[in-house]
Amino acid sequence: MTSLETPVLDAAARIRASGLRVTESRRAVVDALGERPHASADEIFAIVARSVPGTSLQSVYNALSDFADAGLVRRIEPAGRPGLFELRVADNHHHLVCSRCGAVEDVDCVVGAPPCLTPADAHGYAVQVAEVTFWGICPSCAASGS
Amino acid sequence: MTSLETPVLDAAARIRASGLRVTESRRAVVDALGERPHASADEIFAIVARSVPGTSLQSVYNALSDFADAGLVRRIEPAGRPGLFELRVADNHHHLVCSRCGAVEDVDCVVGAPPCLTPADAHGYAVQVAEVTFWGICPSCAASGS
DNA sequence: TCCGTGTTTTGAGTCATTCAAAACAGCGGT
DNA sequence: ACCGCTGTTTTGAATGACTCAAAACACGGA
Repeated sequence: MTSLETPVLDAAARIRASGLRVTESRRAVVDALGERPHASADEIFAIVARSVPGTSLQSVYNALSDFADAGLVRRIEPAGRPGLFELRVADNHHHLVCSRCGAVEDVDCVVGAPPCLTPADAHGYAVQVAEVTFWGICPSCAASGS
Repeated sequence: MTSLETPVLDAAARIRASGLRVTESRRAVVDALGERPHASADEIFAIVARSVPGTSLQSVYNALSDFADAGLVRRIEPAGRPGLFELRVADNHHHLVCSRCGAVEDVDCVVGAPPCLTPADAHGYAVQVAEVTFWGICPSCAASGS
């Protein structure tokens, strides 16, 4: 598989590798996430609908939930926003969210392996991951509004 | 009303200090949060309804939202769960959530002042806070289910 | 090509939350 | 102590994000 420039094949391969059947809409969902690395189900549906006219929002939800179960996508949920999906699952990275416009950027984890942080007092919990969300104002919001 | 230990007075004072009118239901909301430090609007309503029979869920939402605006309570929203409210607002602390039962514990921030962490690459954002959520299995869930 | 099981479609339902207008009640002033 | 202004609560409806379920459909192994 040397074709680094055919995302369609890549998407199909990834889906199949997860033990899921390859369908037009699933391929389109993966491609949409390639295009928009942090998209909501609605946004993905809007993109998918352009190339797969007969599709439904429900299919997108189905696909995303199957993908998440299979470890093919990761779901994040910044407070007060709909859930967002991303293809970057292999590493333990964090997110930077604009508290004004909701823009999302990836932030590399300096530690790497989860949990990258451990609480001072774990209260007896078996801690698996530390989810870090940085909130701030993005450059374009800083430039426009005060 | 001679008791120095009645949380009711304390609640009233706190509400008034935030520039808000003191009402029976608002006092009851603050008291409920004293009783349950990480409660959803629904849970708070259930507690409040015991002492203030005529109240409504909407009033609880109103009160919580006014309190949050006034900085009297903090709202957190662990992914996949309804919003939770807490009275502990003065310090920058984090949360430990049981991924099985949803139990929440406070975790002291080792740094103190927000943002306690800064991203390696801030992408030009003016970062204000770093929200850290630790996910794990609480002792009682670990004891029961595998 | 055919069949079985996984996937999509369609349509309805749920939960948490918000919006809006009218009735009500703190509390500062008189 | 009362009044009235304005903030608060009530009531009822509406929204957004998401889930559930059953029937139609299609991928891909035989």
